[in-house]
Amino acid sequence: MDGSISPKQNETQASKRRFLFYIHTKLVHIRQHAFNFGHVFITRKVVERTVVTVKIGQNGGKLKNDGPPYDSWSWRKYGQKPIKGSPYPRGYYKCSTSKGCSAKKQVERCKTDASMLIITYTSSHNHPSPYLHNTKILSQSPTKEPQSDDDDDDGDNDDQAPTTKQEHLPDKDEEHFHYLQSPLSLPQNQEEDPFSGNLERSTVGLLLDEEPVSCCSHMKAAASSPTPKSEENDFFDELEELPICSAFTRFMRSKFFDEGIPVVPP
DNA sequence: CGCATTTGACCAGCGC
DNA sequence: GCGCTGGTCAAATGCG
Repeated sequence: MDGSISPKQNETQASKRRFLFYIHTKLVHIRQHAFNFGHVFITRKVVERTVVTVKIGQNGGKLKNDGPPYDSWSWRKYGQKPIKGSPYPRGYYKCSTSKGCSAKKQVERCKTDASMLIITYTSSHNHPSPYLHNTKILSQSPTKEPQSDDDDDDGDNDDQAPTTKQEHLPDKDEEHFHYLQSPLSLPQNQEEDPFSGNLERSTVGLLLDEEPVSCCSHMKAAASSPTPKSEENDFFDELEELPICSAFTRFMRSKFFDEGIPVVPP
């Protein structure tokens, strides 16, 4: 039975998928954030929201309950509703990592591409990421975090890396935290370990080419009304013309690439 | 047995 | 004001 996959292989694949998810999410997250900054989006009330599209790979649908891929938070499903115009229901999740946490997320499939998940994060965590917590415990660097990596895309360390904010803040400050639960919170460190192999790189290129945005064309259409339907890529190019550009850039530089996206409480 | 998920009911916001 | 839709609640059910 060649079809049978050993647990190890299975785990590896799961890890790859996870990593794939991370990279993709990260890229898309950036774009979506730009998107959200430039336009006001799909929401009834004025609440802080972060929309993330996630490609769930070939086995799109193997995920339990169509739930979102793994992220560092633990979520508890509290509802599901069919969405008009979409063949797929939307799942509603609350953060169960911390009891009093009001963070929520909505998970639905892209109606035009079932392999894409649209995850909408609302509200914010009032506690640090469990993943970071674990990482902190596990790594426990004597002096300071090996932040040097920060590697990724940004490399904006130059400024006193607010990244460490979470880790340096005393516990009693936790109540002042307003994490915008970005799935990015998980992989910051993880991306170092999982597998820095070639697969991911090629995957990144692949994903970039795939333009997850396409799946969210309806979102684009909803927000940026005058966008016909031709230039999907142009959409994000337009961002450069947005007036929020500088603020957004600063935001990106200072916070966004870090796992926690601080949000000013209303 | 405890916890998470499912699912129908209820409530609130929004458009007509 | 009414109806539609999205979001949340809570009881029932399933699973480990």
